[in-house]
Amino acid sequence: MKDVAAALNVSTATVSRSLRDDPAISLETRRAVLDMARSLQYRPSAAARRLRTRASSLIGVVVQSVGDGYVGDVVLGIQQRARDLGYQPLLFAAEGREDLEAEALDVFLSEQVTEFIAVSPTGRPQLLRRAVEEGLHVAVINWDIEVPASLFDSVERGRIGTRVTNFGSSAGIDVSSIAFHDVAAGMMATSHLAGLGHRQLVHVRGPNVRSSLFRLLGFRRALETIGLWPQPVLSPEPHAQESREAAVAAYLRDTRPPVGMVAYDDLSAVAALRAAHRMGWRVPEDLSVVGIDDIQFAAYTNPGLTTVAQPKQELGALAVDALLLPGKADPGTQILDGYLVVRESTAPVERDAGEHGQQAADTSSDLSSGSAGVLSIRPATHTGDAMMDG
Amino acid sequence: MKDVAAALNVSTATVSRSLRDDPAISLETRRAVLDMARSLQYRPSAAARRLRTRASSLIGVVVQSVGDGYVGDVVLGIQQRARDLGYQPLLFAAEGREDLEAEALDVFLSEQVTEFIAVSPTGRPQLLRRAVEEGLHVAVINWDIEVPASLFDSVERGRIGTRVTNFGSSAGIDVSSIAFHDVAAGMMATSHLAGLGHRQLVHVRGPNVRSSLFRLLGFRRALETIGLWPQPVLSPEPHAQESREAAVAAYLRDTRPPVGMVAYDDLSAVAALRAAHRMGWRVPEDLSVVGIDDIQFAAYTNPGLTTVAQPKQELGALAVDALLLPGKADPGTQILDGYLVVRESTAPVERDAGEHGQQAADTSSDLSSGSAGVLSIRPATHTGDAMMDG
DNA sequence: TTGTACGCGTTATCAG
DNA sequence: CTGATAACGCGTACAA
Repeated sequence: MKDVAAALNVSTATVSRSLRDDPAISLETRRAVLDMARSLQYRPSAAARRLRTRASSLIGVVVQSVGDGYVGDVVLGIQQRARDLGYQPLLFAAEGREDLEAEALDVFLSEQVTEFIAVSPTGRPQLLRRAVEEGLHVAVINWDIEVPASLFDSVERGRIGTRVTNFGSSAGIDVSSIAFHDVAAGMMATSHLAGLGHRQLVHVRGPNVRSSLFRLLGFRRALETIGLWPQPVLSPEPHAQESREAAVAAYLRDTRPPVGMVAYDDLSAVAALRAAHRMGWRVPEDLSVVGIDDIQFAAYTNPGLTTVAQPKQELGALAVDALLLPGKADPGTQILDGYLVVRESTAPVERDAGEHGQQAADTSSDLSSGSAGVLSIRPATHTGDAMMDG
Repeated sequence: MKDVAAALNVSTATVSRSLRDDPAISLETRRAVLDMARSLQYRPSAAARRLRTRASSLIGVVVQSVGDGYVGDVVLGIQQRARDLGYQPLLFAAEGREDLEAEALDVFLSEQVTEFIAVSPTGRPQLLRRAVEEGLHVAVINWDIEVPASLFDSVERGRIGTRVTNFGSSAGIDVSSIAFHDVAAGMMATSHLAGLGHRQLVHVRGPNVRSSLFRLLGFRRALETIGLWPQPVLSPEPHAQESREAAVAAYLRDTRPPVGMVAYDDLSAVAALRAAHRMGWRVPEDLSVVGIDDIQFAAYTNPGLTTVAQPKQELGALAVDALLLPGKADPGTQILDGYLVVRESTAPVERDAGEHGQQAADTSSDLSSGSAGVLSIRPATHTGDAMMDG
């Protein structure tokens, strides 16, 4: 800056003002300064600016893990929006450990971070509480607060009280909360299946957290609307992929097609896909599966997964807006709707599907071992061409 | 710092020295300072320190995208190692755009970043060249330099010259290069298949970049060793998942089982899985598929994908070491071996598999449409129990 | 072993 | 509209 000033015979103050678009500066000097700065390869020192202004144009972002395919898109949305507003995200992966969350906060404070976004933080409110105490502006995306198991029971079996539907949001702390509309997502998934003609539906439950509760609630709501409630709800171990697969397999063993399944999330849906294959159920002919989230891999499963997508980038962008553009109607908590992405794991139920399906359900135990079933698992030669017509 | 000094009746210089473990300080004063600092909630100002020392304890990290499941693990490795050494990664997702890569560099420079890691950057060397010109220490992880298509031809059809095997590394720029051993990975995948009894092998090629070339080379090398070269190589459109699926489907249509397939990467392998299913080939009975990379989703495919894993976290950690611990034998470029992860997509070839397989190959066109093939795609009732014995 | 004093590059205040 | 100057919090050369 000194060099620029010297080269133009002005003071560094003038340079500083020009660079920052101070209104009290003549157009010509500003232009001259800007040109000179460029030609001198001037690069502002973030450190000096920060020291002086006590603010850093850095947005601290805590995530559980980078690159689980969901977080990635949210972070991308954050980065893009932040970039537009002259900010830069400072990312910290806390791996779900509270000690690392605390450390992240320390780092941010040392870096003079003033804006703070937590993406799907751990259930307890300590992190966010401390953050606001330290004077940060904070926004939470999809805060998956832990929820007592009893609430699941009331949603599943009892009547639905308002205390259930109001649960969650910002828990009394002064933070902006941006969340996916889990209830609506559950309803969309369910309605899609119902619209396809499914009358026998099942839900695969997730862990004891808010999003899981709400998705189950959506499942129930949609079914009540069309008079199909109650329907079975599977409750595998939380976060255990094998348990999910086993739960679905066990259910299919005692059931006749066609079935429409709403999975807690895409990962659960993937487990269901595997279970179906193992049990000899065809997807989507015997079993239609809908996931929720639209993780990147949902397009690559076999068959491609129909799912209710989260507007992941938008969630990130809105969190940035909530922090940096407080004028922009900041209602404390914003709920974003998802949208259905139809791929190949759902299809209309066929009239006669029940017959064929029953065979499958009766006979299937484990197709992947042994060779006795080898021949019949594929079409016989003479049916090969005919299939194209069907 | 002033507060701490005042509370102890010492100078700020003493405090500063104590905090930074300056040897010229008495043990008791240091301890007193440390205690007081803690009880006063002292937090160092990164900005001031940075301004003074002109270095930032920040590691600039450019990636193509956060959260594609591969990058995530690498970044995790970087963060963990960096944390041990008192550094903090500053992540920038460049989306493969060179303008954003340039911007990332500007941000880093403004932030007084001195250490720079590029994870799978775009092919051209401009970014890295500029970075070293600006005086940064730079390390590259898996630099996928673009490679002329002609080299692929020589590997595939001609003799292998040394110019092929030496290609790549740091391209004359003064950077530390950390890379996955793609040749060895290709060989491991191929040998695994050969060891399972496969004699009919095929490779699905990747885009025109170093890693792709090397994996193909590994495929050839392994086969030459056991006298099975040449074998077919499929060349779908780069980065086009549908094209990969189509290429594999077309190949399977004209081929008889059993086939052992080495895919360029896990995503290609997933495409192969879908193609196989569409064509009525069973995996792994008719078709064994090996991927490379071990992306997070490889464990969830149906069937689970056998693959050669990259030591992703280690790649990240080593890049940090190369930058921060120059004493630690920095040989310019380090090559890390992968390891085979056997899941369900590969199996020993069965003696009689050829017979059955032929049926499949002849008749399969599209099992997912029509209902004529419905019955036969699953085992008939009477074989259901027997299967468990096989 | 400790204290004094300066400067890192900016921005904000005050004066002109 | 512009200039002079102080201060942000820290590290370090120099002095004690």
